[in-house]
Amino acid sequence: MVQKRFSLPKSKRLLTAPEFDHIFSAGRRFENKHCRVFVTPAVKSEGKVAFICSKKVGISAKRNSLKRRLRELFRLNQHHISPTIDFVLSAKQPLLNDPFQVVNDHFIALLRKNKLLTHEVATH
RNA sequence: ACGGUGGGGUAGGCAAUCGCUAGUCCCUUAAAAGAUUAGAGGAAAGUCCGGACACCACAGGGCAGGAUGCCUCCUAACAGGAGGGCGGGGUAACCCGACGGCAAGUGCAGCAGAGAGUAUACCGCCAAUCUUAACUUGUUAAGGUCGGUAAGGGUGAAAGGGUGCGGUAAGAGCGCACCGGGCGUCUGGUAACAGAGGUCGCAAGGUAAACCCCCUCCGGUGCAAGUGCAAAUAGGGAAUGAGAGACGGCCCGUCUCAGUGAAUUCCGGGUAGCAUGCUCGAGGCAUAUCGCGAGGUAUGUCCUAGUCAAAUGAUUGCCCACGACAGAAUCCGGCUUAUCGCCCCACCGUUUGU
RNA sequence: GGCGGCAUGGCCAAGUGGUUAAGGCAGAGGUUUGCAAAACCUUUAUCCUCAGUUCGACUCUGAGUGCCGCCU
Repeated sequence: MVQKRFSLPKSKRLLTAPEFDHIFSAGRRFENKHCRVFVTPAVKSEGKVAFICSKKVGISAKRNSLKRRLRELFRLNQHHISPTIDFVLSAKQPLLNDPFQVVNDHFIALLRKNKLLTHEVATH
């Protein structure tokens, strides 16, 4: 088995305001209990990703924690996802306390439904 | 042993895998990759005070506005801290206190109550006097008039010192003793203040977290401050001084703009963005020394986060006390608020034993 | 991150420390009417929370909670 890398450095992150404006206005949108996803075909060859959180969820420490969990979720699944798509993942309240395995299964199911997986992944 | 008081410390640990940010090394044109080191708190929080720092304003002084408020000291400074005084609470260890002035002036006090501020006479008590009645024939009782009174009752949150004795028609600091209070003197203390003896019959009560007065202090804005580089777009200035653009494969040609300045170059300002400010500091630790203490001084030693759609995480296993409040954003000194627990030291009370 | 403001019935709100906290809209009940509308009457308050000052606090002071705005 080939050892895959799970690195997610800042160069793969979506950071500037115009990119956010583009994906919010032109992108497709779907959601589940844990997060809301915006997608659009990548402007450049390589896809980028961003993690955001509404102020309604809570104070800054709570929001940062949610974004960390989202990033971990994306990082561990990044090889199953189409590489030429820009993502914005918006975190929701239940993500904070649910076990990681459950969140992961929900996320995979959501991607499968929207045909964003490169190949089939087994879920629990 | 149980209950309590004060102070200090700690804030799950270990291992594995996959990651994130920064520094250094290696390699390289440069990156990437690799190696290695470091990586949230006691409150990082609230932004309640005080500073540093930066920019703006500013001769000096005053007014206005704001803040502090027993005294002395510590400190860069403070509304913080230390020690002391006074008052209050607790059996005690100990804890709490916005604790200057109402005798500078102005204001406020609903309802109740006679009276709420140069105090007051409703009930009551008492003298004088008038009328009536009784008989004990100069006293008693009832009522009226005009005075005295602040003892008693009643109102209120609050009624112009308290207790006792004398005194009086009844009373009253009216007089006296003790307590409390004012004033000045002496003694102790740096001072707040305490003590002693003297003197004044007591002097317009409460409220300043009412306006205000007094004492001391304060210029404003906050790192999103400020500084540098700088795409784009619109407009400005300077120099040169006649062409520029569209149609078209090209020339001619036609149209549009142009000496009321085209076009080019430069300058200045400057948005997005980038960099800087940015972490070595009133710094930590150890020892010595001065001080009751907060702290000061000297010597040695250490370098310990620096992000910006915002780094410290995720998963798994084992152990136990079963993990609370909570996440740096310019930096320090405090205060306040939140917090599952655990450990250490000193002291107090009760009970029992020696 | 920094700076500033607000909180009074279901809604909009007034309120000098002092009687039972004004007023409007809405709701409920009643009067009136042949039935309605309009009108009139009645009804509804932990003054965001906890302390303190005061005889007495919506009001003054401190601490906390929630909401809103500005600086980019």
